[in-house]
Amino acid sequence: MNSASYHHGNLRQALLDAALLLIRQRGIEQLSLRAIAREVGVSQTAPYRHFADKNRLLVEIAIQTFNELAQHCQAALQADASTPENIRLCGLAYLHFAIANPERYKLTFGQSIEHRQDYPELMAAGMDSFAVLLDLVEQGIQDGSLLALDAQLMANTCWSTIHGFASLAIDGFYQRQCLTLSNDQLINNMIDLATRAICRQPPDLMKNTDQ
Amino acid sequence: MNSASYHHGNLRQALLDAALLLIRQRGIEQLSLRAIAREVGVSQTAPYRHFADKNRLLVEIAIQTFNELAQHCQAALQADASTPENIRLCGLAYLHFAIANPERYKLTFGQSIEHRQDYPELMAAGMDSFAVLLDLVEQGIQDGSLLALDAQLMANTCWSTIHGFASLAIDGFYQRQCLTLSNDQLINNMIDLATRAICRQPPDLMKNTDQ
DNA sequence: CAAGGATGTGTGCGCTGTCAACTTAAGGCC
DNA sequence: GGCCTTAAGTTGACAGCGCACACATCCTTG
Repeated sequence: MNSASYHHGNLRQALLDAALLLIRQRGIEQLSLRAIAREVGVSQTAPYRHFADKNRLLVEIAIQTFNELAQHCQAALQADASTPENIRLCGLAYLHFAIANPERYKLTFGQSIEHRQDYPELMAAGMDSFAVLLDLVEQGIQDGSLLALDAQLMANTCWSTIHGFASLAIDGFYQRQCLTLSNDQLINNMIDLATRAICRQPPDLMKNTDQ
Repeated sequence: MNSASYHHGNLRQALLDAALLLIRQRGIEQLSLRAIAREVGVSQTAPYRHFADKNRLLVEIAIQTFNELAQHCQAALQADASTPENIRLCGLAYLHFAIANPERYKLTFGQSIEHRQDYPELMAAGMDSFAVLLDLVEQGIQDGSLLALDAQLMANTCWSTIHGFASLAIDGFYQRQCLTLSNDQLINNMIDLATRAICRQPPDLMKNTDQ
């Protein structure tokens, strides 16, 4: 492979990598297709050989992010832990990932991607990562640790809480506090509350729960 | 006032109104300052007499939206209802507003506004609308209907759940279902679960809660 | 070794946010 | 009433953007 070849060799992945780099550096809002091409060192229209349009490139990154997120959450589970405890671990891992990769998280869940419904692979990747939580909830229903309600309902509630917190934190609604994971205590407490919503026998929370 | 006057008279508000109209019609992503000016019938730079830049105009809309949202939630409360019931009503009103005004909600909470931390009035408006919920939670702690935990923690948890659900629903993660309020039942159940997280004596949920 | 598809380039269009310089209208002061 | 400051709106321009089109170059396969 001659280094200054006309053909790049692996432009598709190089573009994705460059996009991730620029997103991390300057945020999604500032991301332009031309800047990505510039970063890689190709002409501004070269990306169109590999992605139908800018949106399609973002979709690709979102899919990868969904997969990584699911993997990250799955890896946090422990075989010998109770189901509620595993739900807690899953939520914690989710928040860690979101806060460690705020720009990617915003890209994946935010408005940067247009007409996300039109991309079945993207929706499927989202469902797949949601399935990690859904499986846990179904397991909890069966082993009796969770309420005997609709699994989708309970999983969605948990997901909403975690996603809502991640979004609010990332978008700066909690200013400085919470965004650093040094403040793990608050995140832990919130996740405890979230799981309390669906547990059959809610755990004692802190000292004064009195129930 | 001659009708075809050089000076508009109330251009500032006219621009805000036009912006809301265009947002409702074509979404935030498509909103351009020039289109707003075109809609009002002034030159493309006229808005700069009233707003420092596009971002500042969006901030203004977000502030108004925060205020309306808070007002909407406040109006849903009932003097003779229990605190948990009022929290439920508040969350319900919040979701109604969000789903009825998806584009404005996205604008207010999403990434369209850059550097929101740099606008103290915006942050204050956000805090003010959050205060509606926070007050309820503090009241619930005092009257003993809620857990004796940190009020900020519990209010944040509730807010995260509701905001998370609104975001996911608006961004299409639940596809058709849920987005129509004809499906009130699901929203109601979710809010019940969310309040269960912080209630001292969680209410019976549906038939099979068995506790 | 020729052909042809895949991959990358160059140029250009219409759109955007924003700026500087200009024009117009309105209101206060003598 | 005439003048002058100032707020409000206009004109024209610039750089950057996504994208479409025609063209150049290379690799592969027969």
